[in-house]
Amino acid sequence: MKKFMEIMAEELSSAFEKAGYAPEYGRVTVSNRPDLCEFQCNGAMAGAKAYKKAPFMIAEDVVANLGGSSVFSKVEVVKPGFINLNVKGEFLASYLKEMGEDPKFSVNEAENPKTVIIDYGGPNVAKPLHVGHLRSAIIGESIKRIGRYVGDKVIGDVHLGDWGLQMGLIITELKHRKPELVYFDDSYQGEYPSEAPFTIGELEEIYPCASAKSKEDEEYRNEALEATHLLQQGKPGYTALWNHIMQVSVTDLKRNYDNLNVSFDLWKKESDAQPYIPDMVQAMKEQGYAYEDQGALVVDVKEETDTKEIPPCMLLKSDGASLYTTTDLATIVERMKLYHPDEILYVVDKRQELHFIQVFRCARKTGLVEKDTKLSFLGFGTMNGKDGKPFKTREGGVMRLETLIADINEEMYRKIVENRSVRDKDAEETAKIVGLSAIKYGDLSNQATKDYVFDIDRFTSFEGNTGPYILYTIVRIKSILNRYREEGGTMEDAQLLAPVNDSEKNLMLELTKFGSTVENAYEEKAPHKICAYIYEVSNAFNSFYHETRILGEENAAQKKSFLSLLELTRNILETAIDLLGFSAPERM
RNA sequence: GUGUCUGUAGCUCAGCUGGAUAGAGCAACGGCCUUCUAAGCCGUGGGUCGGGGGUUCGAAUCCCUUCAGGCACGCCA
Repeated sequence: MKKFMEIMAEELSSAFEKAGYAPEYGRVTVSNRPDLCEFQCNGAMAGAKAYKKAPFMIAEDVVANLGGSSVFSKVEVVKPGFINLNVKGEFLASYLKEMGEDPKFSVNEAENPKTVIIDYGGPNVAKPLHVGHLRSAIIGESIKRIGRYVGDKVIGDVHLGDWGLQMGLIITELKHRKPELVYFDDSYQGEYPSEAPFTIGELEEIYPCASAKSKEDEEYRNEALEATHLLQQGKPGYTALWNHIMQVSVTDLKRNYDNLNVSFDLWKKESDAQPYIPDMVQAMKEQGYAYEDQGALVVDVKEETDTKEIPPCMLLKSDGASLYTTTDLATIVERMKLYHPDEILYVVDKRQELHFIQVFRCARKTGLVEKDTKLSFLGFGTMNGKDGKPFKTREGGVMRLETLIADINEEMYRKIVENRSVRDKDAEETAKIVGLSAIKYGDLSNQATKDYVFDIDRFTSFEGNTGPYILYTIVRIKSILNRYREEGGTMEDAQLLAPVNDSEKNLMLELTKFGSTVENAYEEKAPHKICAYIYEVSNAFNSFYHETRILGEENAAQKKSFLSLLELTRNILETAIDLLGFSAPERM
């Protein structure tokens, strides 16, 4: 269905045309002076130069051709050449009625759905998730949901890091600690045990220990590098260990992502790209793209227009082992083969931008992707603490994601029982739901590409522009609707009527913007626009709520009209927060 | 050093495909609960949009320059 703003623009465009001007000038925008009007058209000023005519006169010509509109209740030409517009309440109500019946609330599904792979999450196995993984998961999940809502075929891939040096480090440390394990016996021929020789807890302790050692002890580091390479070549004992590591940590990762309400369609990993590496490297050599430089195999990715030197893309290290770049390229090969995506979107820390520039250029240059395959990079900023520096624990260490979530939930629980006499077991469940909204909204309401300050106190607050405030608003609406039903009310013959006061009209006007907001948020990969939108809808609702007695309304038709507006508001808000990746409780 | 991003109210952030008086929230102050959740609503104060040039009828928004900060810059991921 058409967007509300499009309908208005059509009215204006045809008036421009009738008056002898180009219809493109008929663009309508939300008024930036709500005290003067609801919408405005600045086309007369834009066209003044082209027609060498005073904007005011153009505007008057246009308005003269706008007569008898069923859309506008007020059309006014002001000062230099603004066309100020107000819409008719009846028209607004009928639009919203149609919108409420549209399963997508006026979002138009893509005519030619694209297949988009979103690469997000990106945790390394054997390392616990920490706050650094939060943004990728939250932002990626939201964009995935928005993409699906507008009709694209979106595939989320967690893309585990399981093929790099960290694996060699773990194997090496295990070898030092438990040299007697059969995995290290090169003459061993039998089956390897099915039980892992470590728990997730041990695994999490082993990595940082090994990582620290490798920084001090060169011999140890070389051992780890060697182990990495042997693993990549498929040494049986190491492969068996790798399997254990994978099993133990993937179980743990899934549990953690579940808690975040984040899910992946694919649990692919770097190692899945391994089978594609030899052929890919071979082809790049044969085609003359790859050459040896300082012992390593590289592909030049410089371009004429570069303002600075872009280092070559490294395919193989001088010891022959593959790296991050190698598996990323081979993963592109794999994805093209298996899914033929129109776009691959990486939701990754923005500090990795240069790496992806290299990978994208190399993939394009060597023909790994087709010409019209989009490779895009959404680099997100750092999550900082209140001090403006990267978020750390009080002790200065890396904060585990589990710890962070537990802290938030605890804080939320405290606030909930403090404020309301909710039964205890409900309160705990509610705290989790509200806590998640606090984290996600806190993150998503900021522009993804910028750094942001993660402030638990602010995010868990029920006041202001926060997740809990949005949920509170939804709960309020639900509460009224529930009460109405408990009192035996039905929505039979309910009809949305023209607004009775300014706050109702304002709410209705806000609701019309849903479709364009969602579509724009997807185009710009900017979930924060949805946050800003639902915040405005919530504000508009709360004002309306205060000014209008809903259940106390005596006129039955009017009461049902209010209630259907509430239903639409609730549906839109709940749809929107679902796109952000969280949900609302029944009460709080 | 080179490149790149950021700089808007005391704090945290919107606005940046140029338009009328730069918006929110928090914090401060003042009102509003015998009525649907006051976790709310209404209001007040608070800004040389880092600085300086330029383009334009019009600039937070575009261009140049300058200052300050973050980040990246070949065998980690």
